[in-house]
Amino acid sequence: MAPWEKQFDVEHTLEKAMTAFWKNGYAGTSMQDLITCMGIHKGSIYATYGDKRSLFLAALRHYDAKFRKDRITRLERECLPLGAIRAFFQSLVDDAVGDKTRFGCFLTNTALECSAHDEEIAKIVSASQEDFEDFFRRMIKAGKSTGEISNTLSTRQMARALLGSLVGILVLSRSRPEKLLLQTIADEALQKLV
Amino acid sequence: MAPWEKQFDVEHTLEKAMTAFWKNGYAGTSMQDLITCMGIHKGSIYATYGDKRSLFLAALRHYDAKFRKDRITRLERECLPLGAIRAFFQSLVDDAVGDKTRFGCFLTNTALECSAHDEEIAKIVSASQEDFEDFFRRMIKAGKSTGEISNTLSTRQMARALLGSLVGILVLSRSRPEKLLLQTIADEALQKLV
DNA sequence: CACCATATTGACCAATCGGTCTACACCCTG
DNA sequence: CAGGGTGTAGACCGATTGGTCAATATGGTG
Repeated sequence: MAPWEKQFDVEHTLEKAMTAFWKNGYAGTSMQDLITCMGIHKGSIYATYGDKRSLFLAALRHYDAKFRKDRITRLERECLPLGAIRAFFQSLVDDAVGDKTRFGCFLTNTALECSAHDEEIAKIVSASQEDFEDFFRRMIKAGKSTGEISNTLSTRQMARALLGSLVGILVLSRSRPEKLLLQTIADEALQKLV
Repeated sequence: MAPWEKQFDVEHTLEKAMTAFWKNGYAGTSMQDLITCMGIHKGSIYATYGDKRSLFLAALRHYDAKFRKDRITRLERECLPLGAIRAFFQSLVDDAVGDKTRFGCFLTNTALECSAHDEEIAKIVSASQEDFEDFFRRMIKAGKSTGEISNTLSTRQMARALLGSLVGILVLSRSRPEKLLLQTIADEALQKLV
């Protein structure tokens, strides 16, 4: 292989790092862990991604783009407003219960671990939360105009309540991944819309 | 001072440790940090509390007893059912907004950091969450019998929904401590009860 | 007054932390 | 085919990690 081509796939190894950080957090993942799970040498990591924090930021941004934005975009394109919200919450519950590894949500995990003492990370996390809120607001607004969604509450109130339940489910899916619990919270959150 | 009396207050230094773990998490708090903030020497820590993880467990249990159980007990004693739930959520919002340090909730922070890979810790955390749920169920049941709380939903459903919103507020209070956001989530959660 | 049980203290430990740097293998370019 | 720029490989760095231990100080008890 030519010396100016990397012997590894930059995105593939980034995903490996993402999984490690997702599972064990920033402080809970050592460079040695990363070397092992990424399968490349220390020098290559530093040359490609910079230091540990930079790699973490890249992993977090990758997760945000691939696991959150893509999901929202697809739902918004393929479903009707209320259906999009429904499908979103249902996939949350199903993923949490099916996922025996108990990863939860990388962004939410990071919110608690790092937001208080790292502003750049906090910005990514809170931006993703605001983006979720905006997604809910768009769907609610559209749903109201078609009559799918009730007009009794303000769009903003509904969206915030949904965000609250969303985050609640994401946390509980890591500490109490019981289908009935999560499903009930999701159902009750959706109940307010109709 | 007599050699069999400690020169420090065991509970007081435990609270110092609790604050450190609460703020920075388990992995994010080093023994050196603990020595500094507790103000006693390494040997005294190990002799009194055992190793780092044991100290963490003690701190977590102390938080659980002092910040959660006591709070619930007092509310339950001093308030009417619906009022207890209302007062509880209001204090959550007020604390989060007033608390410029953005600590969030020690138990919830720990749920995300440790539950996936430490069963003993996971048990404490999930037990506290179940205890919250039980508190809600007791209050809802009592409130229904006095007519304060509506009978349209099952007690269990209501309690789970409240738990979801509770956890959501606890997380968002660390990443987005905005009064309006948290207040709306709390208000909407309570709305379902009447 | 000698002894003993305990708490304090800081030196000390191996292991690991995040990060750097040099030696080498490679193959395109001049 | 010599030179150069790149990526790989792993030795190496000082600092810090969690944790142990022996020396010392203390003051009640026999």
